[in-house]
Amino acid sequence: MRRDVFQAIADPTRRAILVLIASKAMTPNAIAEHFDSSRQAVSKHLRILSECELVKQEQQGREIYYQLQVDKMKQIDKWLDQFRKIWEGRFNELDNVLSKLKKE
Amino acid sequence: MRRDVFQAIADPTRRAILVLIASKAMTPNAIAEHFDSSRQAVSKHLRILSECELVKQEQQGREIYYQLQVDKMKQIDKWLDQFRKIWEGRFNELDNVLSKLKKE
DNA sequence: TAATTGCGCAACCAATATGTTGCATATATT
DNA sequence: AATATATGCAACATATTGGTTGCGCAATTA
Repeated sequence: MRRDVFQAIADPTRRAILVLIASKAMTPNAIAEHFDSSRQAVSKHLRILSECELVKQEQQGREIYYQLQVDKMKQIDKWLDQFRKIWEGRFNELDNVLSKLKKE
Repeated sequence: MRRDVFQAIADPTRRAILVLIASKAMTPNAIAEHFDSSRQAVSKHLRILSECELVKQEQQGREIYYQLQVDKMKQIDKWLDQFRKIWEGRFNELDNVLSKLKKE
C-alpha cells in the first residue's frame, strides 16, 4: 500500500479529520459522528493517517484519543517551497532548487 | 474521476512531472523519456494535471508543450496555512482559523 | 460475573486509478 | 503523394481505494 503524506491528504475525509482534531484530540466514535461514514471507515482513515505519522494515539481506558501530529505536514510545505518561489517571483532561489534540471 | 489539486499531487509521477516542467515547458515525449512509464501513461497524467489547471498546453506545430501553471498550487498552500500556524506556535491565529470548531 | 461499550482487524465488494495496446488525426519530411 | 512523427483517445487489464459487515478483545458498567 502506498503510504506517504501526499497520498494521505488526497482524501477529502482525511483532510477533514485532520482539521477536526487540530483543535483537540478525539476518539474514532466522536470523529465519525462528524461524517456520514461509519466508525470503521473513519478508523481506516485514522490508521492511514497514523501510518504516515500525521496523527498519534493516546489510550485512555478503553478509549483511544487521536491527536494531530503536525510535524510531517512540513514535508508538504517543503515540497511546495520550490513552487512558492515561482509564484513569489524569486527566480534566483528557484534556480538553486532546480539546478539539477538546468543542464540544457 | 476525482479531480482536485490534492489528488493530483498524490501521485509521485505527477509530482515529478511538475518539478520537471517547472524549469521549462516540455512535450509529452520529452517528459516520458525521464520516466519508466510509456508516453501514453504520461499523457494521462498530463491530462489530469491539465484538468486541475496545474499545467497548460501550448501547441507548436505538431508538438504540444506543457508548462507549469503554478497558481492552483496556492490552494494547497492555503490549506496548509492553518497547520503552519500550529507548528509556528501562532495559536491565536489558529483560534481564528478554527473558530467554528471551538464550540465545545 | 454478565452485559455493554469502544475499538482494531480481517474478509469482502464496488468504484476508481494507473498502466498497456491499438487506432485515428494532424503535422512534418521525403 | 507517401512515409514518418507527435499526439490524443478508447478499450481493456490489474491494482488500489474506500466502504461495509462481522468478529474478537479489552475496559467499563450493572
